[in-house]
Amino acid sequence: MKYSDAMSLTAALLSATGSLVQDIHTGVVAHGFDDLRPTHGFVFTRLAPDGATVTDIAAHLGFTRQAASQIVDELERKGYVERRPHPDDARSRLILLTERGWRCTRAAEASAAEAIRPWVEMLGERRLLALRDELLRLAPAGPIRPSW
Amino acid sequence: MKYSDAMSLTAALLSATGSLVQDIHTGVVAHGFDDLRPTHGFVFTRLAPDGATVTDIAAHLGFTRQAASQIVDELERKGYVERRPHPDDARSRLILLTERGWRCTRAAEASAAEAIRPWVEMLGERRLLALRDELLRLAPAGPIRPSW
DNA sequence: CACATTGGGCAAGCTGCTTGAGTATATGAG
DNA sequence: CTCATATACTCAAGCAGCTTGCCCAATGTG
Repeated sequence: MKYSDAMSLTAALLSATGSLVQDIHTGVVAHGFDDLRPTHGFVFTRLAPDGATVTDIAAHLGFTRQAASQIVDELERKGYVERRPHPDDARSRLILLTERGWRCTRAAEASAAEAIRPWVEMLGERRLLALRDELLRLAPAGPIRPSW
Repeated sequence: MKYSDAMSLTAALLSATGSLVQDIHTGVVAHGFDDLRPTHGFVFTRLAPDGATVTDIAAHLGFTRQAASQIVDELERKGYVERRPHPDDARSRLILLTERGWRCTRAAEASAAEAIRPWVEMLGERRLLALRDELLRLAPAGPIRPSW
């Protein structure tokens, strides 16, 4: 495979990902949740459905635990999440979505569905799902947040 | 298309893109260019092959012109680019890659080819190029840099 | 019961971007 | 030609968001 193919694949991934994240975020803001950034959305996806600890969130974002804790502070202050004592470990705290957090999550899902609708029209649902499955095979895990 | 499909597609894109960018960056550092971040690489791709202005770079990154100018400052100080007077417009300056900048660009291309090699093995070259083309159809243009 | 490990958070610092202001050149209307 | 406006760039200050360094409490390990 040529060098230029590798570079154009990278550019294509960056462009599609950036555009999709931006569209979802715009939709979320349009639903009235205008005090959040895409990063907060990445936290929500980790919190749903059963909650998570600060350490879990830090690993999911690729941040330090302190940074994750600060983000949880902010989300708590804005009413999207709440800290509960952890049932199994008194050191830890279980972070859960509040009702407002759930409403925002549903708004994000609706925005995502809306954002990819033109993609469905272009490629068809079948191809798009196949594309997703291929991508998942290529990069199954790892932190969501790019590190640059 | 279900809400959850849109979300899993987003997650798949984020994961694959983040992993690829990270791998390329690791390769570039391994080639000895350890004073750069992936963002600088995005600048290089815009500069090759014919150079660009600060305004071009700002649009490409999705930054302000001031931020782009600062990044060019840094790259100039580190010897990767040089500012030349613009042949057609005395207000403007044409930014060009130095020899060191070109060496780094080639190292990035080699690292990208290396990084996707397991992908080629998993999907095959044919499918991978098709995936790239589909992505390019979905999101043809726009700034490279995600805004979060 | 020591002692290392793990989960969490406070405080300070710094990087990387933005906002604000200013200069030089270009462009266009009259 | 002249003046008004727009464009290309940069300097300086501000600041958001993350890291580093430190600390405490609870858990597990022998």
